[in-house]
Amino acid sequence: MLKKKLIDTKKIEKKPKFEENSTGTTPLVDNLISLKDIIDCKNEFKESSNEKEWNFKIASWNINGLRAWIKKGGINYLEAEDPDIFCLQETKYDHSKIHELSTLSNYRCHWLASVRKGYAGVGIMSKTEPIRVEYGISDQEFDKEGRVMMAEYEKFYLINSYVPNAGAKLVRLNYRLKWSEVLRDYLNKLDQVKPVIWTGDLNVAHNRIDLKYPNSHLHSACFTIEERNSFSEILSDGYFDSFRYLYPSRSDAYTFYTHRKPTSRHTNSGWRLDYFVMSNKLKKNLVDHVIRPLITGSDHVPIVLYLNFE
Amino acid sequence: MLKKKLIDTKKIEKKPKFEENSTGTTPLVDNLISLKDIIDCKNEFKESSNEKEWNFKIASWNINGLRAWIKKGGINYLEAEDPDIFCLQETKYDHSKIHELSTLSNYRCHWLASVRKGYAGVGIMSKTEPIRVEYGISDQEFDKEGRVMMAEYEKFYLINSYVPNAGAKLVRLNYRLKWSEVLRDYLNKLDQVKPVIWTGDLNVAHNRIDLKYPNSHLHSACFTIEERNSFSEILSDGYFDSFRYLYPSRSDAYTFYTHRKPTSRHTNSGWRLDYFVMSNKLKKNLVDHVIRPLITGSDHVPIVLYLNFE
DNA sequence: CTTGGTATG
DNA sequence: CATAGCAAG
Repeated sequence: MLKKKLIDTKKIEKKPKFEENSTGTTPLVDNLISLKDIIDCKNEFKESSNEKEWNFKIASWNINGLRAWIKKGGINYLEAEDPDIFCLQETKYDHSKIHELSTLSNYRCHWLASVRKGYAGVGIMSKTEPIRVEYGISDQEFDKEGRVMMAEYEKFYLINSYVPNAGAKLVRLNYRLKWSEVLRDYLNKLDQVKPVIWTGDLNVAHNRIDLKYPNSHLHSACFTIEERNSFSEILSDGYFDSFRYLYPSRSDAYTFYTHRKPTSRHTNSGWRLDYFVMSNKLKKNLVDHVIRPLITGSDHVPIVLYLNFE
Repeated sequence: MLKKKLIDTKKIEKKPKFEENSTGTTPLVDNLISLKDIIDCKNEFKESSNEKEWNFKIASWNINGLRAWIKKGGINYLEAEDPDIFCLQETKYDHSKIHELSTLSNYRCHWLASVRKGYAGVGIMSKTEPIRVEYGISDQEFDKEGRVMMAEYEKFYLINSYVPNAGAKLVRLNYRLKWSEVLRDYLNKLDQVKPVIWTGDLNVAHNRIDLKYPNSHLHSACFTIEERNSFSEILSDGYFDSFRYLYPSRSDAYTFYTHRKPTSRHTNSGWRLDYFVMSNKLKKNLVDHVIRPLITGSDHVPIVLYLNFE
């Protein structure tokens, strides 16, 4: 369970969120709870009491711009979380720029950028070099925006994706649905060889329980029936949503809080848009799925998958 | 003379420049000296001892973006300076936006925007409504960029201008010289009726004394011989540079410090680009010309003209 | 509201 | 380095 430190909150709330503290490190959280406290706790929402030990951890985060994320202390989170693999989406990464992640010598970094600068982009950092890295899905139409990359490991394929947003007035709904179909084929092809872990910002809240105000968003991007069905169909091919599998009735568990309503975090008006989707045959390896709603630095929050491979 | 307050400077230097102080007002200065101290002093560089009383004050400032300037507390400066007329350049003002200057009920505001959004733009705020306001100089070629406006008062015409920058590699030197010729005709036409006060960011350092490193900038925008001669010729039509008239040998008096070299203010590596040019017949009304190098909030600093009209 | 890239100074 | 506006989310 999270424990709040007893400090003068009024003073702290006036400080800039990421101001250096006395130790010279940036907490990347609301300052009321230390980063260590957050990482140490397994899951605030623990219902299932899965007592299996984990020995492999994957984290995923839509960081909403690599440069801003680093400035806000993102690396402190990464070092505290210390996952075996870290998947990033929306890096908006421009390959012409050197960045500080290369100095984290315990991670091997692989990046995929959009043709268009400052847009989309994904990355995978892992402690052990993957067997193979694949950029895009060999589709001329859908590989321009740097939205999917795959890293092969011994026991699974890891697919890191930033699914296209259907956009204001759903102008890109059709594009997004076609994109998902292509990705679906890609996943299924891989799954025939080795089980897959599909993670990232999937830009869909699957069911009513996955967003605060379902009724207001029946026709909004990320909650149209088309997007939800598309996701259901992919799952029906032999995968499962690891968070919902572990916590079937857990409401108020979100991974995204819009910046456009500044109160969205405070009122917990969020959406669950980020997932670890796994091949059914990996069920035996699943230990836990944790959401880190207290971590700041992006409009999304990190999600963490705890696995056991013996 | 400016007096420094004895406060712990180390602590203060770490603060953001425009953080609210305990009184809830924003100082808009380095925090070492209060705004009031700065305004109260007439001129740090006082050489001529002109003991005439002043009864009319005009301030001018290239504010480098109205929105940012307001956010940084520009209105605090304006209220402390309390000029009869305030001329602004580079407002980058978009008329579609309401702004807080309208709430200063003791000033009548008149604005001229560029056709192109977020570019150039000038404004005149005055305590008494001008007899007449003229926008632009009735020249099709040169009136698109919102660089000149005139306000007529009882004793003078006030011309507020933001002279075009000759640009990197002097790409716009020719445009700028033609522009100046058109303005020259405009000034002379007005001067036949009533004396003029021509102020603003004139984007020229007239002589070697008017910038820190003349030798390095013999071919830079604002110090080419063409721009300097152009300014000399306008003056020769019957005007004078009020600061240089009062302080003929004063060096190190600048009104612009580039943001590109963050040390430029600290090392006083500046340029004098902002002027009050007056018709010769107004010499008898001139009391003082003050530069406010300690005021922050823009890459330019305010200049203030003290006049006497009996 | 926030991101990054842009043009301009 | 710092401004505004842009497109996107």
